Amino acid sequence: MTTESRTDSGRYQPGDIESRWRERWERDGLNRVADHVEGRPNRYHVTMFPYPSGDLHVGHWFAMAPSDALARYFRMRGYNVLLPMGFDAFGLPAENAAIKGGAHPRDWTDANIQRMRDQLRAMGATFDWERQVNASDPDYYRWTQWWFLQLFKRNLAYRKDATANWCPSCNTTLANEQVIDGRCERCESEVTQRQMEQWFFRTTEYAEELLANEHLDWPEHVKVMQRNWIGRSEGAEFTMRVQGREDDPRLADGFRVYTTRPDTAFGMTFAVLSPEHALVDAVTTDAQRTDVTAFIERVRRTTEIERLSTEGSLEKRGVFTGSYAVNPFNGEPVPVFLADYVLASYGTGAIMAVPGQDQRDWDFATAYGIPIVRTVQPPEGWEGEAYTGDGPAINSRWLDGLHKAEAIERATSWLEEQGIGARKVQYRLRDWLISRQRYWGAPIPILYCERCGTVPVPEDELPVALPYDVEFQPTGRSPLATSDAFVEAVCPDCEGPARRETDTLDTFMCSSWYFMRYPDPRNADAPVSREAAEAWLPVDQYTGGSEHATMHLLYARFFYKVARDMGLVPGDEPFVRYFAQGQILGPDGRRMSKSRGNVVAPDGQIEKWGADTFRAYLMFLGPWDQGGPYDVDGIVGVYRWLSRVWAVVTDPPSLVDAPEAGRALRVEAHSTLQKVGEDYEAKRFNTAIAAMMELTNALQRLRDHGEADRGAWDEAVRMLILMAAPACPHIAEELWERTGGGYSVHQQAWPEFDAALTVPDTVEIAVQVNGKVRGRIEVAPDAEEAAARDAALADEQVATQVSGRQVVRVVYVPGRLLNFVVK
RNA sequence: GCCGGGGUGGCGAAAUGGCAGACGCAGCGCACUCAAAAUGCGCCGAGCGCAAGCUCGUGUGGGUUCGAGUCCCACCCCCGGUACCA
Repeated sequence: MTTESRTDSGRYQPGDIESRWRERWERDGLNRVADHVEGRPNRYHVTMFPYPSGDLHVGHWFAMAPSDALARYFRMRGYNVLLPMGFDAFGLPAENAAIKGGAHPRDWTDANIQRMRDQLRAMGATFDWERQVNASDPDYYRWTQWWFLQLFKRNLAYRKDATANWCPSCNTTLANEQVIDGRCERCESEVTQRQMEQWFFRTTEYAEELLANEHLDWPEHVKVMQRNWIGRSEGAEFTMRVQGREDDPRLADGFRVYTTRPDTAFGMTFAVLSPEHALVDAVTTDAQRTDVTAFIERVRRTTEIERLSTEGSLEKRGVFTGSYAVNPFNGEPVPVFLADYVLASYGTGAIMAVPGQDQRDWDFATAYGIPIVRTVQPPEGWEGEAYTGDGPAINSRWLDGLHKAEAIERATSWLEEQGIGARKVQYRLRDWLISRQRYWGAPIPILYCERCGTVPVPEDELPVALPYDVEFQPTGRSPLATSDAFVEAVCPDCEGPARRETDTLDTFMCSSWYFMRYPDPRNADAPVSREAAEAWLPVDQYTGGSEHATMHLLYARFFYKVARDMGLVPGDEPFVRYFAQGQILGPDGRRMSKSRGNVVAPDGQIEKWGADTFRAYLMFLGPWDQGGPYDVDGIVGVYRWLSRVWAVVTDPPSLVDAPEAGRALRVEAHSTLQKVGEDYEAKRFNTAIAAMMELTNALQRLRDHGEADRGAWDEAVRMLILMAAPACPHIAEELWERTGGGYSVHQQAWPEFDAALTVPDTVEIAVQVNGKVRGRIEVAPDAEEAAARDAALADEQVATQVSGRQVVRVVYVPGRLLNFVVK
């Protein structure tokens, strides 16, 4: 503050200052780690890279603007912070656009990336664009293919039959999203399931390690979701013979069932195979074949969610095969059914059904008139149906009277002694299907040689380039199969003719390792050098939507563990900390979409209010992890705040030397500084900005008062600008310069608060009688209970309420309240 | 269905088991203005009351506690994920 008189420096005009400072920061490379100070610790922040869908969306800003504020805050805290950005550029929308007759996916994607980069610049974020990655760039997907080869080499990639949604009319596979109520979104034909040979990664190999996530500094609910997704269960697997059918070679060994409750096996009254089970044909008798075939046809048109639902009746959701299997525990025959609620992908694809102890089995048995035998005693007065609790075993011969844990142990041991079964840990987690019958993805680097079979493409021949000219219109084959130039190849082993794999890799593969690429984005010899990996990995702070809680975040963890086993990266986990930001909705509270007409374009908001206001508003409108509707009317409040900041800084009151009078402002400034620091640290941007608003309002009151203590005023203004800098970088830079701070505010250290100045002289506390507030008193924050009690009883209201009654207890919480409990 | 999250004024929200509604939007009143905008000041959960004040109030129903938005039990509604949207 250099002037005593009130000069009018003009009103806050964000348009003038924002572009000027952005250009200067870019010119100076303020965001490039290489230019930062030596000797500072590195800190690596990553925000999930966007899919280049077209225009930048408010949702992108909601994810990225607070991320930038956080990175800036940690720079002020003395770290070299790397904050990169890239594009998850392979995927379905680009291909759909091409099929609908739009541009080629390559051109469409590149144009979108260019546009979104330009739009992102307006945020004033410190993304290091020199490290940008583009997953559809051959220099990137070459390494995505390299990863596939490494997993193949380590026996973590294999082929097996799997089903895919198939539209018989469009002649193409469909993503789940393209299936609406069992029909193709384009032509509305009924979608069926089609079996084809596809590539998988053995994620289940790492199930146990992925399950162990307790130690991660992640939101608890995300860790719980992952553990439930992996779904470890301990149980037993055993063989059931098919009565009278042992002469059929397919049934000579019977079939295997998996159960977590072998102790309830005496209550088995039927057995169920999944409709996709390999032995369905064998167990089906001629008399039942028509019904069974019709049932399987129906199941092929049902989604998995519908199949697993326990809602409604199970009638017509199963069919009798005509065969009987033998319960090995008591030698009794039980009918074998098919039912849609048994999935081929879990366990052995077959179960023993115990309706007394399983609700879905109960419902099924009721619908099909199958007997129900309880083998666990429900508690007294039990009125429910299936009972899954821990009661003593009944109707179970040698298990009777035993409780769950011991009964399971005995039953399992018995299976092992008999040589018909064994204990088995089972996961709900399935291996990762990575084959896609699509064009816009990285080709799977595999060759099929007539003589040598399945041959991996040699690493030095990568990338297997995606050809530009192919047929996108569905032909019933993968688009790459329509390009002879692509398909026809030479076997690297025998130099004979070979055909290339024509499926492409799931785009989740691109996003499973991109954060390993930013530290060393132009490396032509490895996805990342050991040196760059040591410098930056693992990621210190990862942010992105919680919709990725199970799939992307698990795939990335899987990849990182494989990378670790290969000696590529330090540590065991890719993301030390993870923050799940919420989703921003349209003003009507629904997800923004063009068809609903509720999309708010960031560009318009910036034009109207400036980037700082828009950034701060997104941080202010609610807790970051919650998201919520974007209210176009609310943003003016943040604009008014920044205008007030501008006004108090550029047009201060008369400054005099009056330290006594300045103490109140100093307490306000230091308390705010403490709170804002804690809030930034915890990503509570909404309350951080609210606190800065309060400090600004206090400054404004002093300004209207016409006079303030010079020392307190200058300190408060300086602190306010520094606190605002991470959230509102442009105005902070401008005001920092105008108040003589120099360049750049973004290279300043975060100020330290004085703890002695965060405590006010007196506080107002509530006085309650029997828990109801009857008065308020002004006391020192650390006042003794006796002093507080005296002050409270001096209050007329309180005295009236207490007099004539017996005080049985007094509860005193210093600085908060005093409660008289009276009779 | 299953897994996870959420429900507080007209609206977005705040609140280590301790004064519910900070901060902001909208609204109402006032000042400035020829007027409007902008800005500043005041009011702003509901009901009752001239007032002092009283009663009720955090999705619903119950419980624990001197004290519950917060902890426990049961339920209702909304959102995300559910393995080929990313």
